[in-house]
Amino acid sequence: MPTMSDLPNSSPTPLTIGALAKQTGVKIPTIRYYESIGLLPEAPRTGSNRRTYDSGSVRRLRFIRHARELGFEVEAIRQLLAMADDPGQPCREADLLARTHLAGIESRIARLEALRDEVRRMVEGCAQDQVRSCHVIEVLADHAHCLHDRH
Amino acid sequence: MPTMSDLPNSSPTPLTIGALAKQTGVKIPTIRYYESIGLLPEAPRTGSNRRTYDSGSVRRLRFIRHARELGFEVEAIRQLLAMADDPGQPCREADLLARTHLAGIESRIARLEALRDEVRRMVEGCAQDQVRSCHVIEVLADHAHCLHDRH
DNA sequence: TCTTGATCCTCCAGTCGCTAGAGAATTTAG
DNA sequence: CTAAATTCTCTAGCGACTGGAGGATCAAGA
Repeated sequence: MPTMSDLPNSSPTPLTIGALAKQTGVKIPTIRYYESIGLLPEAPRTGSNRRTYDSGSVRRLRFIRHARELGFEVEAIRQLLAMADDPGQPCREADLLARTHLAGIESRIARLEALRDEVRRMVEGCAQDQVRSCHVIEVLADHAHCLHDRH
Repeated sequence: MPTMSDLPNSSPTPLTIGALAKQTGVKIPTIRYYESIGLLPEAPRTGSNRRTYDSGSVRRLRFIRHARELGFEVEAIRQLLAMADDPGQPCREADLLARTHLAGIESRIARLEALRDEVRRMVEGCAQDQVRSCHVIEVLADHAHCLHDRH
């Protein structure tokens, strides 16, 4: 089974923050921000005080980015990272975290769908005439026009 | 056709900010915030400097609240309010605003659904064993596990 | 070698839409 | 009359970044 150390560049040049940003799609100030809140460890510095990274940084930052894209909050990611760093532990916590998150996503979808129906109704009812007879304004002005009242 | 002035209390007591908050479901600091950013006009004050409101304020604030609940940004609401205040104008702008908003909602739903599928896959694949074999961590660590790559 | 432009550093302020607290004044209920 | 509730202003904080100022350093071409 091949590992990193089998590959040609077994001691690769450390990455600059800009290179890391390019490889992960995370902006430079955001990387520094993640370090400042402790999501990323403090990067080792060069003689001239520049941050250096390696392929481990790329993996960790991709993990963070992916989790953020999936809608996880930073606090949740902090917990997930701690679990990922400790692979011998039972994963019930990670599972629970993800399940809780899933429930949140589902309720967001439901609310957005109710919202979409309402805005759609609003738009389709518009007579394109005058504001006086415009459903958009009317619906916004009076909640009684709505199909749902739980938004 | 009955109007306001036909009703018994034709000169109703002005509302306090607390009463307005209760009638609209908008919190007091939020009402003051809306005034500070110009969504609500500056409320007339009593001799002791307290804000006073009337039924028009209730309508306007409900309009704002409803639009916020529908996901409109404050800037959009500002435009919608300006249009609602000018009912003789053609409503193409309001319509366009709402249509743009609808498109935004629809794309948010689509992205959330992709996300939901992915988190669901993550959760369902979890062997409840160890982090080492946990799909939750695995999927987060490697985007290649994902069905979609456009989230 | 010099110079130019790209990249990096730190620190601070701003974004959005609120939300909460301090501390003072006033109103209302018992 | 007193005590509790409400209101006022002002300020700061939330989450998750994002951007700019002002300065240091690096890499590449003439």
